[in-house]
Amino acid sequence: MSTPAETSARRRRKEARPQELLDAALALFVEKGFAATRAEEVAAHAGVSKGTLYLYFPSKEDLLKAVIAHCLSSRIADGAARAAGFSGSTTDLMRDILAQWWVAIYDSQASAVFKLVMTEVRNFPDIADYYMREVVQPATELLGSIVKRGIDNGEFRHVDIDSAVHSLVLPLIMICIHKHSLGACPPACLGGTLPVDGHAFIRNHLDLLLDGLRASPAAR
Amino acid sequence: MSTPAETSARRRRKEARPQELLDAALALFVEKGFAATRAEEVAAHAGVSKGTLYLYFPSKEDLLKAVIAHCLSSRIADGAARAAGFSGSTTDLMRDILAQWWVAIYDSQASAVFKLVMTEVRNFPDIADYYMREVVQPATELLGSIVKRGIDNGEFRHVDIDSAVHSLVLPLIMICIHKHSLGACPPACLGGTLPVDGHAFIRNHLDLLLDGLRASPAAR
Amino acid sequence: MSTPAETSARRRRKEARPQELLDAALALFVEKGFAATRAEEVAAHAGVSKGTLYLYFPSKEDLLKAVIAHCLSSRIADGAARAAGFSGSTTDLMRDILAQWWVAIYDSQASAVFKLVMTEVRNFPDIADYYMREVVQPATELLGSIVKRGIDNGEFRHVDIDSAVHSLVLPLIMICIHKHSLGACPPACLGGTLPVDGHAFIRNHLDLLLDGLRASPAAR
Amino acid sequence: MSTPAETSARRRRKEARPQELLDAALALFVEKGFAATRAEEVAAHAGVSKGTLYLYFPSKEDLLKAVIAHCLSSRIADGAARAAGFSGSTTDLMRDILAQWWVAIYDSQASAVFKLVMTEVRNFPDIADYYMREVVQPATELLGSIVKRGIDNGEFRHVDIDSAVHSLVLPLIMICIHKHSLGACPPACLGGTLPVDGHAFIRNHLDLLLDGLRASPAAR
DNA sequence: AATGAATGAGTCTTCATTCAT
DNA sequence: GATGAATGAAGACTCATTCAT
Repeated sequence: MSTPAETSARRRRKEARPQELLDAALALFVEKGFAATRAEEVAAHAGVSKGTLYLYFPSKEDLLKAVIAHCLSSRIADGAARAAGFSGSTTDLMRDILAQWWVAIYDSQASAVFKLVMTEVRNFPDIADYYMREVVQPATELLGSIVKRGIDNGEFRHVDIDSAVHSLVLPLIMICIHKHSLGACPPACLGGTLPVDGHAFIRNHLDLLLDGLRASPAAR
Repeated sequence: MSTPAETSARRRRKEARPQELLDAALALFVEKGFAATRAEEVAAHAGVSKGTLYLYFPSKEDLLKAVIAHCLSSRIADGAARAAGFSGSTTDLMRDILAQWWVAIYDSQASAVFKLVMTEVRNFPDIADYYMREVVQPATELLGSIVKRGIDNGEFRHVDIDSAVHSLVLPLIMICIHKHSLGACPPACLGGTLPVDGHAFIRNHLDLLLDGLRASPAAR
Repeated sequence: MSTPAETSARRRRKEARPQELLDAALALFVEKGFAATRAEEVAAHAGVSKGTLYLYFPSKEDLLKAVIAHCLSSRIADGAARAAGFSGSTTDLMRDILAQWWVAIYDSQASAVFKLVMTEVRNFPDIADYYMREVVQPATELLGSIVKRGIDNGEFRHVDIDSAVHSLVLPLIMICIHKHSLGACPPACLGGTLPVDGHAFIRNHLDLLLDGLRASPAAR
Repeated sequence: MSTPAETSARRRRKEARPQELLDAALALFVEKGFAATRAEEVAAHAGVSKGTLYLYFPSKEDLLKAVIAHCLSSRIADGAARAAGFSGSTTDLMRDILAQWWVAIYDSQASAVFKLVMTEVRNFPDIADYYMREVVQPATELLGSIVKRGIDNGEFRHVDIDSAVHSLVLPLIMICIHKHSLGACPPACLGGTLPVDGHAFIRNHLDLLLDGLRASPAAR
């Protein structure tokens, strides 16, 4: 009963739509905030009309949740897999995992979700649950286990594991958030200050932190 | 209609109003976001009527700017003064300055402004300018100068100054933001995860970082 | 693309379409009201797609008019014919005509049109014209002429003809309307009240009314 | 804290508003149907702006329910009271009760509710419950008890009580509904037909029906 | 012929802001 | 000064209708 000729451009359009809308929504929600973004703007950004948006997402709020869920389909499992099969020093492992994560995140749209989550969790509590389960917990466990490996095999000092994980990770998250808030303001507003180069920073940051973690004062 | 006796309590009330409104506004803007907060809610939170809010602030947007400006009346000058007269080791100075800053910020409402600024800068660019000038630049300069002092006097390694400052400060800012986003969600949403104790963290964080900065491999 | 064999089933399908759509439309318009019924619902109810509906009816409003026109293709002519050739008592004639009319209407979909007309005339005045011409006038004339015959031949008292017709007919119409409003609500809503049995009622009603009309107090 | 001077015109306005809005809503809902009436029209009809309507009723649906509830604050108790203290013949009692009810209803706005209820019950089932409890049941009981009194004291024949009540009442309800549907169409649409005079009708109707009920074939 | 994706005019509803009291 | 009733612009969402396939 369904025309087989419908296979062409029309269908391809239809299948691409949700993604195009999610992309537009992410960009705008991160730029202006969820409440301050008009549904019609999202639609226009994706090149469709208001009505079409509602063909794919039942409400603006559902669109928000879809945006977040879509971006968070965990990249962390990859890291865990890498870690499991890693045979070098723990310092190298940590550097590898974080650098890897960074290149996957920082330059992509994914860096935006952190701001979005920070901004909107309190209005939409199911986001909190989802984010904790899909991101915070796996990430904390993965990095914590690496720190622990370092301590156990004598590479790292006996530091508090959770604090060390935070010292390692929070600046990276913060830089992602920054990129989409102050960092995205027109330079004119910023009084000609440092644009914060994420790639340069992460190298220095890891050097500093892994040095702080190192156990033996000898080899330097 | 105006009593001459309106001197005491009533006047005190009147003079306290702007502050009460600012407090209410900060709390609500941080909780729900600027766009999602109704002017009437702010008024109700401060115990006055909608109309009264507009007696003190010409518009909701002006209220936002006043909230931010008020919270940012720089505490950083204090730090600079302390630093200028400090005679101990640079490690101690850094620890002193950051710990001091932390106690002034973390437990107070001031911790909320960071989230508010992150969230709203892109909609209100004059906030960016103000924040850069009043907060980012002075803080960066102060901390940068301390790191430089450490490098110059041989206490610290030859690290990149800006990166070191970021590694030191960004986790602290991030924890402030977290406190008002995920950290403020009802525990039920969080799946029983770590509530992040800011005071414990800062100690561990400074230990780790200052250790990473230390120049001589000897004394430990 | 068109098979020569599309003769039988498919064609029958195609020819039945308008009727299926009219049936679906009647049911839904009566249930929810014209304005509150979505064109797509009507189509779905008839087992076709939105677009197909518009192949047969140029607009939702035209569909409404078609529904009403279709249901009103006067059954009253039948009654007039019966009446013309009737040779028994006027009481029996009246009972015959109304009972006949009742069995044709009450259990069929036709009972629904009355509600539909009542509900929508004021929004679509051409319906009024049509309904008056096709239903009200013929029916009034037919029944009025029967009452007159009864009066003229001494069977009935000298009552006001129009009033008598109304006393006879309005309860029947009202019961049809009721069947599609309160009478169609889930029993839970109705607090366990009488479901109003139309067939029992019409018998009692005619007994009562024809008794009231009867002229001679004698024969009972 | 509330200005006592607010007692004047302003307050009187505020207290009258709900009633003005209910009146406007009744008129429009009955004329065009609930779904086809725009909230703004109701407001305009009551001489206020869209926003003001929502100051008094939380939604259009609540407005509908308020309209119906307000019109149905039962006038039937009055009838029951009259009936209780009545000492004349049952025929006179019935005539008295129905005529009384008729003058209270037919010329007033109250006649409109019947159409509104008929039209909207199926979309808003709580209306059904309310209407059955507040109107149908009390009225049926009152009139049923009068018919029973007539049968018991030998004035009326042994008719089916419920059917008799329906024969008596349904034409009256139907005329109310008619008044607000076909009866309200511009005469041009009606092809110059009888405008149905309610007051003339009820007299004839009661004569006819009470005659049909009368027991003794003697006195006439 | 039939479909259903796309459109955008039209509605309900909210909320910043004003102003008479 | 303080209030809160009133406003109306703005935004979420629906649905009749069109048209490419």
